[in-house]
Amino acid sequence: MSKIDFQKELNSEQYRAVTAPDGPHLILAGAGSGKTRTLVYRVAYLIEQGVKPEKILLLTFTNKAANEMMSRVAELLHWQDKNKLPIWGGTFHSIANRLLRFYGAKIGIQNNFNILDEDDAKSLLKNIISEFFGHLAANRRPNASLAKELISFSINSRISLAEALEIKFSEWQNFLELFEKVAAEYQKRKKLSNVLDFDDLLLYWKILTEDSEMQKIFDQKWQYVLVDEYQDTNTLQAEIIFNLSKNHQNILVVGDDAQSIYSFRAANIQNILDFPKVFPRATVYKLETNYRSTPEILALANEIIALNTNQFAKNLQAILTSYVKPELIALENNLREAKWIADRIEALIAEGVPAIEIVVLFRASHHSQSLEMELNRRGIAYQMRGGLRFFDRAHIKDILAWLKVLTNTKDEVAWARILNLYPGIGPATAQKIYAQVSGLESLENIDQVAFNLGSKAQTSWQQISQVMTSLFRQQKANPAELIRMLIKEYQEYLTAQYPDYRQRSEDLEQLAIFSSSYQDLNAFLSEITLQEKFNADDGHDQEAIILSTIHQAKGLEWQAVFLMNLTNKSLPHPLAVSETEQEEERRLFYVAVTRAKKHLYLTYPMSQFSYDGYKSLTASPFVSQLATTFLNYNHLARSTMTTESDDTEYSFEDTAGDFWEEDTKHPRQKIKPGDFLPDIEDW
DNA sequence: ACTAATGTCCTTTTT
DNA sequence: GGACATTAGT
Repeated sequence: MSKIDFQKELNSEQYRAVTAPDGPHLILAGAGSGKTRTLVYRVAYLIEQGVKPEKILLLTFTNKAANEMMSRVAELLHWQDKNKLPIWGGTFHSIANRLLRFYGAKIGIQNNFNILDEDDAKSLLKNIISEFFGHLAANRRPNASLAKELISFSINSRISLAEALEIKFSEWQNFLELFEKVAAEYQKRKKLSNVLDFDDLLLYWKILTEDSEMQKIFDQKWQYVLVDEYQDTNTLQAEIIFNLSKNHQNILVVGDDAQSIYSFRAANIQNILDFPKVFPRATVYKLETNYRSTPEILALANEIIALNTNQFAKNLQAILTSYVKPELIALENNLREAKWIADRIEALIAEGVPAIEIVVLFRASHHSQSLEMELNRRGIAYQMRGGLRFFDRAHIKDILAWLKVLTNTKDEVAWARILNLYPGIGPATAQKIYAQVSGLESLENIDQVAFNLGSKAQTSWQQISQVMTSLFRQQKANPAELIRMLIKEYQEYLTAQYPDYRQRSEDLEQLAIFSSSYQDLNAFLSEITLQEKFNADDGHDQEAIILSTIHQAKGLEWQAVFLMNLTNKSLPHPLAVSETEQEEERRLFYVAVTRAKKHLYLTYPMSQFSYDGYKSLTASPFVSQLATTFLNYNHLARSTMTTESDDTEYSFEDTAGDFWEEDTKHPRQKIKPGDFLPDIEDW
């Protein structure tokens, strides 16, 4: 095995962290400071020091990140087979899933449990809420999302439901007892259904670590624990980490408090701040050299984050040089914003920037709508990240529900989903059927089960039970074969139900293809629920630009970044009202800006048409608070207000003062029309 | 008890 | 513009 020259391949900050001796370590890594590189080299270093790869646990924010890191480590070490580096790597949830399938029996969990995703959890909760809040008119009851958020927050933050209610939804405080009943019933129904939700995966892992016998097993299993994106872990996860490493103390965490953007998922910034208290022997390292962005981009980023009060002091330095400032462009409305971005994208591609190196970022997934239309119109290929996951789409879930029942006969949510697809069966009938079939030991003779049903429902049930029986007989087949069988059954419903059934049919075929790499149905089902994203052509399509939510862009970088729809109505999000929430929104802005290597464009529309009428917009306060020193400001407006028509004439004018908080200390730079703007005639 | 038609409310980020 | 509740009809 050839040795790695750590000293040569790392800077001194990174080198110290990578070659640190055993013991607890905290690495505070600024944006673009080679955080991933440091982690990768640390793992390689440990292995070179003789640590067996299977003794290393690498917890990352996405499974993709873990896979990428592991293959980079394999490459560094000249490992023959990239896929076989036997490090334990993945998200907290996916590792928990693997453990609980194996050790769950110790704490009463059957190894064929199904995983409830967010949607499934909500539909179960919805039923429970209508039972306990039945005395309230339906539109006065708390909705399922609220209840789910409440319960999740209390579990992940390790606080009581009462405290969680006070913090998150104080307006519901009078209903505490009802919420407690709902939470208890939810727990009970999950148990009866033999399902775990995302929170349960963590919670039961935590409970496993408290078992003294398991404690020994875990201490043996992993001698080194590494955690990436530590600023976005929650209290429950921090406790798991603590239990896993309190005996050997070989815990290394990496993070950046300035990039903490998941508090809505109970991420607790205090975890990273308190790490040295929890592990008193901890050494702290700081990575403060930014290798990613031009000094202009970094200056802007530093200026943005400096406006937050609650943070570690940082001094992020650039090493690259450049003379190009990021640009801020105001467009008349969202359609023109989309056109401007599309023009600029075409120009960048013409200049030789690879499409895959271009990203458009936005706060909420639906913000991309007008841009998507424009890109489609021009035939510019794009990949969408964020928003609805492939596996969350209704038709995909309909097919998967059958497979879930096949692996776990008791899954209430999956049964309800299947039953409600058929004519004559509504909620009441579905309940009745579930009550019977959930008691069955096996699906083998399910077609013998008879009910007293209406004639439509009767026919439907016969159909369902026949499909179930044939599924059961084929259950050893490859998941792909089962899925193709179900697609045939589902086709009629699909065609009748959805105008875009052709697209959806293709999705289902994609699902079948994807599943063919799995032999084990349980593994297939849990992995797709825990996989952050699935994109059929993810990574293959070099010709496509990327559209992404800011959250999904975390940890990534591109040559050119567009940050669109930076309006007063979208950043900060109007629902983020408290000071801490506002600061998190500003960190989101910071994360977005620091994704850019070379080109950065901030755009916002000054007006928007939508279903609730015409809205006049201004720049995001986060933008207008900035001194303009680091930005080129351009205000592209129409000279006269008229209705939509493409032959209207436009003029460029610098009327920034109308929208800008006057800042006499930092006079704005004048930009000549045409300096970099698209040809207005073409509009 | 189910279904289709009509009315009303909300509108974020995701393992 | 879409999810969800209510209402009226089968």
